[in-house]
Amino acid sequence: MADVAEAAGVAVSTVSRALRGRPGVSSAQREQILRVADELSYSVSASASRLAGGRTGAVGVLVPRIDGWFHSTAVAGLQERLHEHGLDLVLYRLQGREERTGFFTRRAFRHRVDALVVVGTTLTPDEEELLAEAGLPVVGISTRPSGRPFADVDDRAGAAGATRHLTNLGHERIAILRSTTLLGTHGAVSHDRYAGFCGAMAERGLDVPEAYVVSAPWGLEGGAQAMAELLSAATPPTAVFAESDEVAIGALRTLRRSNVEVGRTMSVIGFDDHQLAELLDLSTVAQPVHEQGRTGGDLVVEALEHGRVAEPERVLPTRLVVRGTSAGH
Amino acid sequence: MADVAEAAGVAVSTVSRALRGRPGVSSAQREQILRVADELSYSVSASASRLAGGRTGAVGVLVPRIDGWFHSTAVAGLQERLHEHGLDLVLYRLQGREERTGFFTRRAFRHRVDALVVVGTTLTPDEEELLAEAGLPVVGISTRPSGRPFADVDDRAGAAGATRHLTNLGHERIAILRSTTLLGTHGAVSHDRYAGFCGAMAERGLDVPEAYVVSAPWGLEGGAQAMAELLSAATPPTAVFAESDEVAIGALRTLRRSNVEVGRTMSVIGFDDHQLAELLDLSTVAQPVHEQGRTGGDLVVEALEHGRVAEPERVLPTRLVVRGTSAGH
DNA sequence: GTGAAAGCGCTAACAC
DNA sequence: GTGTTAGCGCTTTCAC
Repeated sequence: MADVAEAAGVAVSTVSRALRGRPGVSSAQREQILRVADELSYSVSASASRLAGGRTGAVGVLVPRIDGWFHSTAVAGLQERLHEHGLDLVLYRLQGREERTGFFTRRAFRHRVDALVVVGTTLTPDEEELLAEAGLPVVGISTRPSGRPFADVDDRAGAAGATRHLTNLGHERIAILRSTTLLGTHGAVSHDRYAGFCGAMAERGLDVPEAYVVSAPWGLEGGAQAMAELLSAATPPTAVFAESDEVAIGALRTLRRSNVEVGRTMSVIGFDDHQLAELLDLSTVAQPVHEQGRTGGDLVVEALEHGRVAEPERVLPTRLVVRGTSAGH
Repeated sequence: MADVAEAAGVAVSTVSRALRGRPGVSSAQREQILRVADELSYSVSASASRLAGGRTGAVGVLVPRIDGWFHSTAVAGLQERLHEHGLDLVLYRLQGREERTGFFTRRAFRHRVDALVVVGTTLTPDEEELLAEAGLPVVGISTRPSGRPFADVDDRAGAAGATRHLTNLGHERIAILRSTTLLGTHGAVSHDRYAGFCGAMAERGLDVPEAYVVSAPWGLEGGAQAMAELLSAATPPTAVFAESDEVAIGALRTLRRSNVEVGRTMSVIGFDDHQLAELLDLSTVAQPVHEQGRTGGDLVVEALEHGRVAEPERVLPTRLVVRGTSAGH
């Protein structure tokens, strides 16, 4: 910065003001300084800036995992927006109980990022409190940290829509495949989708016997296994709502191997509109993942620039996508 | 740090030494200091540390995209190792020509990370030179920056293996589906796999007519389209080697829709062992993606800790996975 | 509108 | 083995 100041014939403080867009610099100076800085391909040191009370220009992203369709797509959308605003993205993975507590108690992120974005995992009250102490803006993507801005979909409504689609087709014996997280519990998303399912069933006065609610670890294998369990029931269902497409795809595999005709003997609907859903002709509830990421980016940028967010609760629409795996009964 | 020093009754320099594991502190002191720091849940300011000539404790990761199976899986493996060594991961996306040049000329990463990892994209000589000027350690994952350590597979050998598998099954008319990147060119991986294919064909004295070499944009759609082109050839091939599984899966879709019996009329083999390959019973060449990420992490850690890497060229093995889509002719 | 100067929290000499 | 101290490159009062 000293170099730029010298080249522009001004003091470093003026350069700092110009580069940060602060008032107190004549527009002629400002323009010239920006030009010089560009010629010297100069960029401020994030460390020094942060140390002196400024910004790091980076946002921390908390994900339970980065491989996997949902999280990587959301992060891609987020990254897009952050990049547009010159913000770097620091990736923090929160996997397993210890990694999480370590992260929140150590709070090493305080000195590294200006804000945090939580993607697709529910924070415990303890975790939320520790974050609050750090005093950073926090934004949720596909999760709703209490009192914080978020970008999400209405899982409950989406699940209800999927269920109504099945009941409208004449199905009455409908099962639900629920998923557990790495910690062996049901996440908030699982609860919401389950609630939506139950609500829509109740609307029609349809019963949900215990045997029709199957939980298995999230993923293809879990879905395959859960479906096998359903097929061995005394009276198998005629339709299945899977909490997510990956689970639904696992279920489809079991059905195919069992020679059950999908779309005739058994209807299946998922949730997400995973890239594969189209390929496998799977009916599903589409949610805009990339856009949730982008919207989350908007929220952070707004929080960082204005200190507050005008419209902090962004609920994006889901969309029923009817394909070949769901049909009349 | 001053707080810790006071609480431990020592000078800040001693605390600094203890925390960074440097010599010059009695082990009793060191232990006590670490305990105190832990009690105060203290963590060093990365910014201040960096500014004073230390490390940022972060590694920059350059990916052309983060959604998509390969890159997110490799990043997950890398992240795992970095985390084990207390290193943060800063994600830089390099998409499109301008974004790339901007990144390399601006060099904002200099003040933010201690090293860079390039994942799955080939650097131009210009880019490599700009990186060299920055003076940071650079490591490649699934790419081989000149003169830098890397973790990769032998694409050529893998492709040759896949091709030999087909020729061993009796196929003689074998086509290859090549992919272009977002920039419309063939990447290094594409060239290597093509070379491996040609080599294996030449070994058997088999001809590769021009019509049997089809290029299309990378991805499912590209594969579908390329396969359609092949099917409309005067004499269609009896087997196809697709440069990647995603392309192969696109090809499978076209074959299914055209009622071509896969594994009988037409054999297909891919490359990668994508999660879906198993589901779709696709023969392929498996490459250890997660492990390439982890190995890349090892390389960075070694470069950062010892200044140099003992064994800088890590070529991990590929493995032929024969499934239902490839069969005798 | 602009410049000078005091730190921000650390590391790395350098003394002891 | 330990303490003292001079910066690292910025931002931000505070004078002018």
